[in-house]
Amino acid sequence: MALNSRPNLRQIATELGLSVTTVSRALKDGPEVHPDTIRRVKAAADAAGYVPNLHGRALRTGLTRTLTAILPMETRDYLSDIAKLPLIEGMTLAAREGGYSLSVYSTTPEEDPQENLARLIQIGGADGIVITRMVSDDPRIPYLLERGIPFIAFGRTSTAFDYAFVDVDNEGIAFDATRMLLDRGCRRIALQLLTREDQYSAARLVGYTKAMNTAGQPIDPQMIGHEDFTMEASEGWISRLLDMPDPPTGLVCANELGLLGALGATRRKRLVVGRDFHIVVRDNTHMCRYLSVPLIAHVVDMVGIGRSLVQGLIRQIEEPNAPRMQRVVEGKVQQIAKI
Amino acid sequence: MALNSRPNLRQIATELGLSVTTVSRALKDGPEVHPDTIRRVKAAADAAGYVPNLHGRALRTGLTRTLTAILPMETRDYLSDIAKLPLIEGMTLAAREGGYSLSVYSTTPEEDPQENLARLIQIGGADGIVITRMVSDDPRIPYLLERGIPFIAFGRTSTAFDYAFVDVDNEGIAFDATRMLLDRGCRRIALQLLTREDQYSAARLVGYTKAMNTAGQPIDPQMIGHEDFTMEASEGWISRLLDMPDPPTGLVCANELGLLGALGATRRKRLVVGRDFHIVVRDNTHMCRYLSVPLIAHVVDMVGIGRSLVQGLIRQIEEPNAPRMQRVVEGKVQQIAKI
DNA sequence: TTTGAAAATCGTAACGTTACGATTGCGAGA
DNA sequence: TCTCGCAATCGTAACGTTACGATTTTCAAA
Repeated sequence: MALNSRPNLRQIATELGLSVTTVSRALKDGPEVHPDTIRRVKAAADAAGYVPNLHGRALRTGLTRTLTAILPMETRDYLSDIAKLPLIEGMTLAAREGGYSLSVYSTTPEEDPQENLARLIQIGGADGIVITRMVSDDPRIPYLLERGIPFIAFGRTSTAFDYAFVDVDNEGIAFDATRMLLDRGCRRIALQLLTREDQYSAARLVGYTKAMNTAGQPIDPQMIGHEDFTMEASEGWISRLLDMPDPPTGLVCANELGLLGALGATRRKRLVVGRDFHIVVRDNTHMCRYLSVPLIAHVVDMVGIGRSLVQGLIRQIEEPNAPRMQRVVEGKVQQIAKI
Repeated sequence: MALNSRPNLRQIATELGLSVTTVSRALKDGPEVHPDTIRRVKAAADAAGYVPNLHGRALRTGLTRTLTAILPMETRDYLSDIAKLPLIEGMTLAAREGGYSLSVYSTTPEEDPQENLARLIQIGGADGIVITRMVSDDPRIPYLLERGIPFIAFGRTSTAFDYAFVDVDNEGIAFDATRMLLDRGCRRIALQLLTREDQYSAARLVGYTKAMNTAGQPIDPQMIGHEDFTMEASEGWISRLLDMPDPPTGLVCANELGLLGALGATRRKRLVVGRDFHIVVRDNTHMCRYLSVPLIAHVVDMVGIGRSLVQGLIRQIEEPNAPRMQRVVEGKVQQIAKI
């Protein structure tokens, strides 16, 4: 119905007695078109409700003005994914500002990321791609570079390739977090790392180590947990640490499961969080505040990161020779007031 | 590079000494093509890594095999959005199963939903649309119906239009929730409703009223809060209720902010949740379990709803004359064990 | 008035696909 | 041998856009 009667360039052209070419050029302010003509064309296009057909344009130019963000969903625990929502928001905003539309392609962690990528590109669905959840020595980077496909990564990898990325300053955050605990008088500090996030873990370990060194505190490997913690595993791990003869009095969590494990373990030991035991947790935008314990949180501006990612990607698409965005975003570590 | 040398139908056709037409038909198992030819063509296409070009096809057929879900993001409180993640997961899975790809279009609540819709469709970006966060008498429904655009809604509205939807049985859930509280001995039960979710609120109020009636309990309008609660507002509201001469001993929350407000208010009153005061909360998949209070939660299978939405939409696209999906999904109300 | 160059506009082809009608090849029946 | 019918394949056009070269118009200078 109304769908079929969608105006195209030819209709506007015949209506105005112009050629399709001129109309096309007028609509993008082509310098070869007379200013008056441009005005006439634009008025007619507006009146007719003309919107350029994505597929006609894409077929001709090879460009779709669409970006795709590939977001693996953490199906076993959606709460871990909550940081993706502000990320999506930031990406959407920046895409719209740049005249692109953003499509979110959610995958399960089990799928082969390589294969998804290949399909996505071949099908001609996007001008550029945002990839996330980088692993060290990520195979997607050489894959995309080889093919000359514009992309930007959320997270660095240990490879030497020159590619665009935005990353969180995990080392700095871990340093600040550890320092904060040291300043509160903690000497023995536990550090929770996830094997599934090895490249982040490495950075965090560096920050932690530096902070401990500046305070002259030795690093005890027993204080460093490095596995894919469930909540139960976190609780077990911290309980064991608290049973040691010289237990920790502070913890730097990797995620909210670590926090909840710590809350369980300290409750059983009748330790008061904020007095006997201090916890630094990743900010989950809201959840931390819901718990009635004083916590220290590190906050990262995820909306800003989303924006940066898309801005960097658009720049790379539109100016392929410009230097690639390589941005490290700092976080803030701060006390959260209890409710 | 490799992007440009992407194989197309013509390349495969010349390679095999066939016409483009025959290759095209062979690839979709056209009955007019000789079985041997089909085999040959498919082998060659596989070998060449052929993937049909989305835009060429879309331009010719008007179909993109892409679905778009429009998800307003709750920028002031991402935690409210967490239910969207399993929804996205379910939609993605069902889309992939049906041979479609799903694009998530996130909007801010302030934007004009109508305008977004129009652009989205005109641009030719999708074969069908999932709309969410319905308001009563939602203008998008006649808009889409008029234009013959396939869509499905997450949520019913009060209109008499015949359109596809999947909805949660809010009335049933509210009934079960209220009954559960009555069974625990609550007589005065507070009900939290959100003005921003009027169409859900109405259903909940009906369920609540029915349950109270079956127990012979009068409905006290003072027990029904109806505004867009922040956490602070929730806490204030419940505190005031608890200050009344005949305070409530149970609460049916609209969202987790209500829960947190109730936790704050009861703590100040030194009431023990689970003994002096009972709370029914929407399941947030994980968060409820993190709180060390016994709660009652109603759970809804969001992944399943996502699947249903997309399945219903695909059916409508592919069989326009089939009856439209109109599905009401029941929830379960259950006690959550404390950690 | 003529000329030349610049300004404005036009026509055609192509992107990759599919729909549709035309064409070829082949075997069976007359 | 001829013809009919069917199976298999082909050629052309079209979807809406843009790039590119060709063409027309305009206007100032000679």
